[in-house]
Amino acid sequence: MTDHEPLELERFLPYRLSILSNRVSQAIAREYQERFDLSMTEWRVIAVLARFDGEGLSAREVAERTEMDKVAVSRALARLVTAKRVVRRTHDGDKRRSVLLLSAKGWKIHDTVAPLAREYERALLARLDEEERRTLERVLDKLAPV
Amino acid sequence: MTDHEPLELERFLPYRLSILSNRVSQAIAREYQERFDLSMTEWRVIAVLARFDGEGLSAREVAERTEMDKVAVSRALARLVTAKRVVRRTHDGDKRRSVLLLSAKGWKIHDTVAPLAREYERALLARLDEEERRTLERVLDKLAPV
DNA sequence: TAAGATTAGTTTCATATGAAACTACAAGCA
DNA sequence: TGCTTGTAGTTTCATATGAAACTAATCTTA
Repeated sequence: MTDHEPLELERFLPYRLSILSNRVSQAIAREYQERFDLSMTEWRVIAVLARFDGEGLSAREVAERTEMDKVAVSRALARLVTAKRVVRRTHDGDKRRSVLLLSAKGWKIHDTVAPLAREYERALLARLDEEERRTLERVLDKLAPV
Repeated sequence: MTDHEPLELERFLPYRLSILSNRVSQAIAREYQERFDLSMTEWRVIAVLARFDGEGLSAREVAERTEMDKVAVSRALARLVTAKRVVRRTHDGDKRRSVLLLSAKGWKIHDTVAPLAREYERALLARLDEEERRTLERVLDKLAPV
């Protein structure tokens, strides 16, 4: 029989990252999905608009900062604007650009979901000791620029 | 102005995992997608069938070992069987169950893609020092049971 | 052993996704 | 100014996905 050197999927880093990432994301997403009928894309848009509050980001800037596809952002924004969670104006000097801001409704969602998310992250990290957390941080930074 | 405690998305562990995982998976997937018209799901099925060679896994077992949806596996198998990359028989004692084996074609793909995948992983891990690799290993195990 | 409960696998249906085409506007330049 | 090129954002289209319904076979138990 030939030597096929099978890949051990469950030890393979990209695979493990994929499984872990899906589980972790799903765990939080389920929560806000149910409570607010909010997709992950929409939540990320809200998070970024909250973070850069007052700057009136454009859709393109939101896409950059969320690392999401501009189509995905466009669709998420369409829903968020319809639900009056985000206010969309047009940029003064450039009529192509939109100017995006969270509405009171949007802020309310943010202020509910953000603590949930942080708490979930805290619980995850609590499984690690101080040194592991520091190293994880470093490792993620080193691996990031794929 | 109220204190909204915005979430720093780019420091948020679930988000970072998601971005990293997508990039890493995409990087390898692009390669076998182009060369073999093989989806990630299909590749995972092949990897598992190679790994448990000779055991004649059923579709359900493949789904378990890849942690994928049974629908996804069913569809991946349909394509793989059509392309004659996988041979599907029926289980002797249980006519519901399928018995799945890689064909010569399937093995050929495996034997090309597996080294590519391993090399990619190696290159990724080469960015880390020995201690970081050990810790990453441990951390992934600790975080896994979400 | 016949009826109901389970299991393996597929199909359907509704939604998610991304690439490419498109629309509207802006900028560069002859 | 008019023409070309570039950019912001949306729409279209083809494919991917997952939940739930479905089919066929097996198991359970009265």
